[in-house]
Amino acid sequence: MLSFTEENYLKAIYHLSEDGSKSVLTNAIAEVTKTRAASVTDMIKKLSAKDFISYEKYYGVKITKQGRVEALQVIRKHRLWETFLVQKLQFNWDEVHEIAEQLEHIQSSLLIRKLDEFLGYPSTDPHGEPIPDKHGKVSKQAQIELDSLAPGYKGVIIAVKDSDSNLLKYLNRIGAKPGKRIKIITKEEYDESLEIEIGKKRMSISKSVSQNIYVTV
Amino acid sequence: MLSFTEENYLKAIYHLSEDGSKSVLTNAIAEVTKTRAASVTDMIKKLSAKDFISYEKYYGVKITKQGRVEALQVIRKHRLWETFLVQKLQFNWDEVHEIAEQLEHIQSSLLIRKLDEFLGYPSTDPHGEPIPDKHGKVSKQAQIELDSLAPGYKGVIIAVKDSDSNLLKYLNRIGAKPGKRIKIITKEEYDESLEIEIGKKRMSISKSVSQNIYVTV
DNA sequence: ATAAAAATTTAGATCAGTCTAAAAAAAAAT
DNA sequence: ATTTTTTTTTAGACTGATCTAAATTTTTAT
Repeated sequence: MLSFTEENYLKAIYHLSEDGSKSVLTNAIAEVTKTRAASVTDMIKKLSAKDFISYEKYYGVKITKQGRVEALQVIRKHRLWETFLVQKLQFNWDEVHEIAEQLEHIQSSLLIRKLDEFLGYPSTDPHGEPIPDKHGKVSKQAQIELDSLAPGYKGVIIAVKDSDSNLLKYLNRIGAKPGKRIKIITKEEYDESLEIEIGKKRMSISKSVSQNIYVTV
Repeated sequence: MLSFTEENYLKAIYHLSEDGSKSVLTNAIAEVTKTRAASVTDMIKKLSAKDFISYEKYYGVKITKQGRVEALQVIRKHRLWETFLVQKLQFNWDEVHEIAEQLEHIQSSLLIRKLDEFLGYPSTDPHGEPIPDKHGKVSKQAQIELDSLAPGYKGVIIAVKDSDSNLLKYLNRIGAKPGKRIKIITKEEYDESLEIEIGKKRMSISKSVSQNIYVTV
């Protein structure tokens, strides 16, 4: 059984590794877990002793198969709870992240099975992110970061990153929700900001925003 | 903001004090929190420094007004979550206690408001216990412990204690649920066990069971 | 009323998770 | 190819929550 804290580190490592493939550096983990590098080193030792990650001193960590399964269970719980909060309790999609960060650590596999059933086995959360199944399988659509597309492209928003509640409030205000059609009009060279169209509205968004929007073309 | 652990101690003290009135001894707290007396003494100092309890060395603690309000918020959350688990997720009433012990510590007053609304503002939990309102007000029916009644009495079960999941499984099996009619046939002198009738079924229950059943007459 | 028993508190240790500061190693720059 | 900078690790300390063992206080029994 992993502790609350171990689960958080493992989840952070999983996300930073881009779904378990790439290896992750100590400082990067420290940044997203809001701790210091020294603390990360300690936790790395613990998680690698338990075989959730493999670790080469000074060269970062890689998540193991076991670690990936464990991380995906936490992510599954997070996304199911977010779905519950939005669909059943009428939360806005930009209000649920912090609460789901707590709920994701509740221990009961029966609870998650029943919650999944209650929600009608959703395949994505309110931000469009896929919900891993109970075995840790993720059915992922090809999702492209908006900032990597050139002017002229049209697509549909399929997901947004849910890490920052302020970003979500902003996306909500400009109408950038999963399912919406989006078109790139122009791209500024010097700061890579985009002029886009969502519905009938024209607007300009910075690169730090467009990086967090995923589309299909 | 209280920690998970502080909330648990405060809840334990509240319950042991029988709704905040009586004063509570160190060993009793140690027993229900499954810790040692020395640990309890430490926590008592912490909680009394924060003014949730008042403390006289060697003579136990009393909960303050502030402490009672805080404890009742945790109890409110516990009972709302139990109601959710049974009514919405189809859990049996004897399976929900441990999960609610975790859920009761989730921090978000908006969540609890919305959960309450979602459940239709229930007044009691699945075990018949009253759910305190957001101000900590408990609307309590006169509830009498079954073991204090004499043979011949008839009544209706209005609640059972939800602390022990094995007890609940047993009560479930013999049909002792809130709402059921119950009659005391005879009482054994030497062990205070009762012969009772629930529905059309006759059975004998020990004092340790009858203490946990509340009825109205 | 005093001795024995029980309960409570204190003292000191441990564990998990965190930190800062110093040391060591790797990467980047000259 | 050195030197400088950056990153990572180690060493040692702190906090919150826990423990055991010893000391203290209260309660109970004789």
